[in-house]
Amino acid sequence: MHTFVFYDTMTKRITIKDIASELNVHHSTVSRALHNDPRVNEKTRDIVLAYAREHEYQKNMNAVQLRGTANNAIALIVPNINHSFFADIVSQLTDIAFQKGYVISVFQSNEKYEQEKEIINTIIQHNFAGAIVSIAKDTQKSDHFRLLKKFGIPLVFFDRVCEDVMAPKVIVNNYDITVLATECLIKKGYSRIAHITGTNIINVFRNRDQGYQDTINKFNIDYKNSIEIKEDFSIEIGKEVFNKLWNSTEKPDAILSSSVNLTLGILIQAKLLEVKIPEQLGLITFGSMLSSEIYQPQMTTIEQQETEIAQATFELLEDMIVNKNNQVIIKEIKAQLILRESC
Amino acid sequence: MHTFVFYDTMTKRITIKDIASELNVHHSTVSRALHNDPRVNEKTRDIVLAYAREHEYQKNMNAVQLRGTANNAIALIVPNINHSFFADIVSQLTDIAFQKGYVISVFQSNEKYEQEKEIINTIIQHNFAGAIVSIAKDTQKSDHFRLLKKFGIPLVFFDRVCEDVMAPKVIVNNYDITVLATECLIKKGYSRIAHITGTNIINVFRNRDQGYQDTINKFNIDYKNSIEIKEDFSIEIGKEVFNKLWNSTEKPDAILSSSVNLTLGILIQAKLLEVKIPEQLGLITFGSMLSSEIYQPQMTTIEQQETEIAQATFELLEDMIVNKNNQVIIKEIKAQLILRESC
DNA sequence: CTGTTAGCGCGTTCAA
DNA sequence: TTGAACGCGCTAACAG
Repeated sequence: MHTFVFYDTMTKRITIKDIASELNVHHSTVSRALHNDPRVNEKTRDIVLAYAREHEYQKNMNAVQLRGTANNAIALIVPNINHSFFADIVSQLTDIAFQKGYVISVFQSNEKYEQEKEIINTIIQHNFAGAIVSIAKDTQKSDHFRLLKKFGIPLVFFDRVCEDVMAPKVIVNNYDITVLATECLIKKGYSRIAHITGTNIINVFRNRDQGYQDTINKFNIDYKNSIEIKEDFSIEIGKEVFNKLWNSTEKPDAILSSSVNLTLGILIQAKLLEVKIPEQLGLITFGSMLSSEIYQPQMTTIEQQETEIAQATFELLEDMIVNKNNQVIIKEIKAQLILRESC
Repeated sequence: MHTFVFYDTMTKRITIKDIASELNVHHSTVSRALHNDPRVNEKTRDIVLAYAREHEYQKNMNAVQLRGTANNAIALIVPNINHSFFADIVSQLTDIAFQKGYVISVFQSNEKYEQEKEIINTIIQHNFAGAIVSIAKDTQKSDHFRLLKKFGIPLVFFDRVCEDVMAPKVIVNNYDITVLATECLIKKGYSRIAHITGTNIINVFRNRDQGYQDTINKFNIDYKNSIEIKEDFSIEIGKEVFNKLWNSTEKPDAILSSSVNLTLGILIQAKLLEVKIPEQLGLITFGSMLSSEIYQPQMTTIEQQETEIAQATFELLEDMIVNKNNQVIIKEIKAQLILRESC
């Protein structure tokens, strides 16, 4: 660990008034010049701009926003930044927003309602121009989202939505795609299909489970086994669940998994116990396995269209911010079942 | 796509003045009451607090910040949010900061200097309390970071640092760990070791390559092959590089890879061409393979300590913000070589 | 074309 | 214990 002395070169922040008094004009003239207002003399404008550039003037957005003129900051709340699905969305949204002149602040609820609520307060206090939210597993109340609306802050949900809040939503066709995946397993001859998924509180997991249950019923299959994971989806939990399933008298012959992490845990244990995939166990997982090609066998996956989700979400929010559009539009993005070798 | 009409319940934002006039006190009394200032009558304070709570008063941080009183927003710039190393850091920093009452805005430079520069301007304009940066591959100039200092905004670098800027830095012992990894390969009998890494502009990759080169020289080995990837590290590029290497007359018998993505590409091609690992090809990669246990064989990895990096980085920044500490402290976090089966 | 004035919401001075 | 007044930096309305 090295230590130097740090020479702080900071000088007082330069304002339009400083520029004005230096150039013997009024600060409103400076403001106009900086905005390329046509009503200002070309010469003075050039002088102002030159001076501003030379002294590295930067406008104070706090003042601008206080006046209520403009605000280009958007808040984004996700349960976890480092889960691949959300990491992708965050990355893409950040890019889209930046291109259009917005700045995105990312918040992480850690799947906790309390934290989500605190974040919403922060968003209100900082006067964000809008909020994009995918809710925590924990979240059953919606009072905090109503607060957001009360303060006139546009809100769009994506993926995990709060259904009793009237706000635009971008969702995935979880029911349909799970029906498709379950049917796919059945048609391949599997008859003891287990479904490992998340809490029924969240629309995403509820819809998936409904799709699974309905399909099992439709085909008059005896074995029906929904396993609801309350903890964070992790490789460890995936291992545990697999062990429990495999040691039970009611062994499944196929698993439909809601999370890449869980699937990885399953794969590890299956390999350890020399369970053959897809012969002894069929497997389909939600989420793209970064390197499906490497796994033996290659995984059949249900891929969510992150790019489309991010795009649609941003468009809805921007429409609300710019055009004050208050329609509650619900867009459905279609996930895709990519058949590979694991079933 | 469904559409509803949206009933906007927004009301005018309530301010301390509103509360004041409603309760027939002065707004400065309200301000004091909300801050639990002991100089305000207990009764009036309770009335004010009750009213504020009931009407869901939220303070306007723009006004607070404009006055220069406080600011709890920290900016974080990373090249890519969705690369696992950075996703982890972002996630952890966000948590640490939130716990301590700060809010983190995440920005993505997309490895572009120009974008990084624009982001810095945004940070200055929004008066962030501090900035945490890992620089873009592109970044060779440091004028924008000097600007940050000029405006008195505390700055801490982590991992990829700008070496000619006097600011605290948290770095990884890239040189030492690469020496160790290269020696490890040599001692296992590999004699034609290729090094696939990033641009020499960045300290991280320069130090790694120096460690590699020095070790090869030290052991008087003929074969020396540093491959500098200019593009984004992707699976595709990994495949290409492997193919080029394997088709050359000067085939390597081991590869040291700077990125998980590149390594995945290598693994895919190696499997396709039935190249045996570790017999025909030894492999060590930087970064943790989420599921090292699944790959055949399990990968030997160089793991960076994301938790320690995030922790140290935040502490340095907080020290600057809170204590106005201006020492240039450089902390080194030690990466670890985790031996598995791939070499 | 430019200057004057006012006010966004807040916290802090000074005065009562 | 409370009130009055000021100013943070900026933009917009109005006046000249």
